[in-house]
This record gives sequence, structure tokens and C-alpha cells, in this order.
Amino acid sequence: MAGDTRSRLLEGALETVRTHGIAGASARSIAAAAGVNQALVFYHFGSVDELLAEAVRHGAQQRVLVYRDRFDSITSLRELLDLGWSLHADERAAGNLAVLAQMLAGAQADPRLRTATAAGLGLWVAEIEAVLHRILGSTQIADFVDIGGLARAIATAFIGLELYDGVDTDGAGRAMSALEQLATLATMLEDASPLAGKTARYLGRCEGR
Amino acid sequence: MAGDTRSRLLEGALETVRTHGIAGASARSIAAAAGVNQALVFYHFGSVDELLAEAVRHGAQQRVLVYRDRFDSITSLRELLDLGWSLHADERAAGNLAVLAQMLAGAQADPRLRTATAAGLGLWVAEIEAVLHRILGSTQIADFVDIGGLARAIATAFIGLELYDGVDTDGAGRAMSALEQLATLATMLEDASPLAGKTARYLGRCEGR
DNA sequence: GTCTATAGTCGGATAGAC
DNA sequence: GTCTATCCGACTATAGAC
Repeated sequence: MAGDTRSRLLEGALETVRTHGIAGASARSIAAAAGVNQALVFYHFGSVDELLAEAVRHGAQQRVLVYRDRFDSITSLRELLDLGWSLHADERAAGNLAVLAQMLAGAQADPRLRTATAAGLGLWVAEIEAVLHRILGSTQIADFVDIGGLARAIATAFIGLELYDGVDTDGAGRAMSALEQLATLATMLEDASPLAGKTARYLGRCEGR
Repeated sequence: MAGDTRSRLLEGALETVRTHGIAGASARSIAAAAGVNQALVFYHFGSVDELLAEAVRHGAQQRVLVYRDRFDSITSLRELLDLGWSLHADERAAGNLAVLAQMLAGAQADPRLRTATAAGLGLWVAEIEAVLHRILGSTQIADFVDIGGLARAIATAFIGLELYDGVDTDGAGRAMSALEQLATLATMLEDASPLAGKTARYLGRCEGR
């Protein structure tokens, strides 16, 4: 926990939310985690909510930057999956997705956290969306599925899994395995271009609904 | 808000978590919502946590029962999807999934809420799993994907979507549309049995990983 | 079972010395 | 910028009258 007071408080806020949840993130507990005086929360950020809002932005920015290169190098659904699981494992250990999940829960009842939380999640969504566009943009899938929507679905599924992991680790593991199996199936369909072509033509005939 | 004090408190707890979030669910606010004296929380449940734990069980049981018949009548993936969206809309309005999401967030930092929350979510998972077994059990999908895991993935995805909906309604809508499109695609693959057969044989050759 | 009253704790926020 | 000291409200939980 180094740096000037401002960044110490930002880091302290993230650590406190991680370990005590959004409900346990008070000015006092955050200041203790940051190793600074409690009054400085209000001097630097005005209120606890403001601090939390800035912290979630800060944290998401920081983490997305760590993975930027790896996102950029992805060229297939298979690689995206592999990154997804290793990212999930990393962030599970580091607890950054947990912070986002906690903020998401807190934001439901507190409008002041909404925009900041949406922005933090938006950073992850943007990365996923860019990758999906690159690897699916030229396939038929892009014609039938909104890629931006898909990116949002993937990001939120990660959030749900993260929360579930906290109350039932075995169950979350099974869920991830099932998604892995399902996604592997999709990857193979993608590779087997004749099938993809057939599917696309089939869909073309059924666009009624 | 009728009935005896005990059930008034259970209902009041659900309503309070719904409207004020888990962080705002104090003995006082719950008692106010229930229209009873604050001290009765401790007389009947011992502590706020205990009340919340019982409330989430109570709420999940109640809601699952409402949908029981509809779950039982499902015979295809298409019907499961339709129920999924209408259920999501219902529960979004009634706010019961929101309660589960809040409890899930609160349980991360509070071990006493963990088992109760896991049990509440488990009721939903069990319903989904039963349906999936019925409609997928005889297909090749069951050979490649853990149905129980899939049910857990679906349930948690709903939770993630619910939380996301609270901070970005448009984004959540796009995510749901994308899933709809993707699932429609899957339904059609299911209908087009020749393709499914081919896929299965293809998978059989690739089971290495 | 239900009420009032209250002890004791913790939290947000500010004033003012340094 | 940082600290101490403090106000005040909200909270959990209990004691005791009814």
C-alpha cells in the first residue's frame, strides 16, 4: 500500500470492499486498510460514496490494462475461452471481479454508485466486444446475433458466476465446466464450416419469428 | 402485509432488501416495512442475519412454487426460453431475483448468510435442472455437457443479468436479445437432427482435449 | 407476545489546531 | 494536507413493564 494518500485510499477502498463487502466499506474501515486518518476520506473525496465510485473506475481501468495485450492477441473463440477461464482464476484470486459484483449490488439501491459501476463494467464489456467483433465479425454469426449484446451477456455471466462462487464453489465449478463443454461444442461447429454454412441457410429460411 | 408477526417480518425483510438493498436492511427498517415493533425481530429470529436467512429461503420457496406447474409443462428448449424471459420479467417486477442477488452479494462477506442463500438459489437450480434433464436427457447433448452444471450456469447468468439491469437497463436488454438470438440458433440446431447427428460424430472424433 | 426505554457501538461528517 | 476531537444519528441487542 504505497503512494500518496489519494491512491492509498483508492487501493484501501478496493481491498475493503473485497474483504468486507460493500456493506462493510465504511470511511473508518477503508482508512484503516489504507493506513491513513479517517478524516482524509472526506478531505480527498467528499464522501464515502464518491470514494467508492472513483475506486471502482480506478480498479477496472487498472485490471483491463493488465489484460489489454492478451485481449488483442486473440484470434479464435477457443483462445477467448482460454483467456476467459485464466482471467476468471486470476481475478478470483485478486478479487477484482468481486469488487465489481459488490458495487453492482450496492448500486441497485444507491443511484450515486450507478454510473460509476456501469462505467467500470463497461470497460470489460468493451474489451470483450472488440475481440468478438474481430473473431466473429466475418462469420455468419454476426448476421444473426448482436455482438455488443453478446459481450454484455458474457460479462454479466462472469459476474453471476463470481457471486455464486462465493456461496457454492463446487456448484460454480460445475457451471464453468458445463459452459466450457458447451463452448467447445460451439468452437467445433465454427471449425466445421460446412455445418456452419448449413446452419446459416437453415436460419435464413426460418427468420419469421 | 397480513398474517402473524412472524410472516409479516419475513415479508417485510424481503421488501426491505428489494427496495433498500442488503446494506439498508436493518432491524428498524424491516420492522417498519412489516409494521411491527423493532424489538420483535430479535424476539422471533434472534438476529437480523437469522431473519434474512429465513426470509430468503421463504421467498425462494414461495416463488418456485408459483412457477412449478409451468416448469413441469415444458417439453422443448424453445418453451424453456419463453418461460425464462417471462419469468425474468415477472421476477424483475416482483423483485425476487433482486433479493437473491443482494443476498448473494451479502453472503460473500457474511458466512451466516451463505448456506441460506445457496439453498435459495438451489431451489431455482433444481427446477431448471429437472427441465433440462427432461428435454435434453435423450439427446446427444447430455453426453457432452453436464446438465446440472448447465442449470447452474443458467441460474447464475440470470442473477448477473438482474444486477446489470439495475445499472444499465438498455445494456441488459441487449444482452438478453443476444442470448435469445443465440438460443434460437441452438433450438434450430436441435430441430435439425441431421446436423445434430453430424455434430455428435464430429465431437466423437475430437474428444482428445 | 408485544411494548418502551435504553445501553453501548459504529458510522458520516465537520471544526479547528498544527 | 494531516491530525485530534467531537457532534449526532443509526444501529444491534437487551431489560423489564404490560
